[in-house]
Amino acid sequence: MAIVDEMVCFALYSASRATTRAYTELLAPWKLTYTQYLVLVILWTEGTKPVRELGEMLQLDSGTLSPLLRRMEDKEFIVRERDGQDSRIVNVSLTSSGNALRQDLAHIPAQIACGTGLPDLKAAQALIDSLHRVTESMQKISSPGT
Amino acid sequence: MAIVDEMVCFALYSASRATTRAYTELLAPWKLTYTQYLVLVILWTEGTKPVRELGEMLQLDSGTLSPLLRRMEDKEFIVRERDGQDSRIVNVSLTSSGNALRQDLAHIPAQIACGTGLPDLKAAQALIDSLHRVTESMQKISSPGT
DNA sequence: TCAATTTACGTTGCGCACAATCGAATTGTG
DNA sequence: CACAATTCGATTGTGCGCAACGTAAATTGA
Repeated sequence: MAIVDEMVCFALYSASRATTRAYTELLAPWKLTYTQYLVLVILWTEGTKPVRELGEMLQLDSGTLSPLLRRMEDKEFIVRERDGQDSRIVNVSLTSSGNALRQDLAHIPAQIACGTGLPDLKAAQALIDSLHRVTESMQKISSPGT
Repeated sequence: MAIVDEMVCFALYSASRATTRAYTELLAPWKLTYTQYLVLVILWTEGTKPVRELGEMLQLDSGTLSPLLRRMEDKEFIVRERDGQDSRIVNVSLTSSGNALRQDLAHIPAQIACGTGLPDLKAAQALIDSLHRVTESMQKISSPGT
């Protein structure tokens, strides 16, 4: 047992990377990344969204999202259009290919749920709740001014 | 509550990034990154280590470690030396500046422990154990052949 | 002994993640 | 209305994280 294995931060870091790697493999046939998958999940559920709202939900800024969305647009899974009312806003929508992915990728949640090794939904929810508390608490100590 | 907030993977991803951001702020005065800090923790505890062992402990390959260690060497916190017995191996050691950081950064673990918002060591250990199980389980489903 | 394989590390290329900065559009205020 | 402040998104630059590939050294084994 190495010293880093006794640290909460390293446990988080390892688990997060292991999970991302699992998604990366499952998504490889579509050449999608984990973060791109998260964008698809939001758009499947909520429909067209402005970039700003995607950023709020995923806690990502335009420095990450702009090139990521450009790549998704290049693959023709989404389209970006300036808003008619407020042309600062860019609305992101699914194309028909992007919508079709919803069925193609429907097997993934179960694969990941199984991959976590968590015994049941109750255990999964307990972990999620615990992680949400850590996230919230951590966000308070970094840049407390914002 | 957005759809992504119901996913274990996103809870992990968020908590990990929030924690990394907290470290980044604490480490900013020394221009160290979170991953560089992890290398220091290992070297403080275990002394000189070959690159391969650092990689095993942190689950990072040479594609990540080589440039990271080069930057740490540029800042004169570590030195890299080819092994005398087996010249494929590169041994990583702390410089006196690197050793001095141990005292300078001694306040960080308590700051982070506090920042997690976890009530006590027992809760922290329970979370670590839970995350280790997830990591191990996830590693099994990705590249099961290796 | 020496050719084939394995090991250790480095490099390249790509995609985030994030800070900093910019330009354009909108909003708020006098 | 004019103009300052704010909002939104894109761009630039740095540092991981990781796959793929390359090189040199060590080990294996016929």
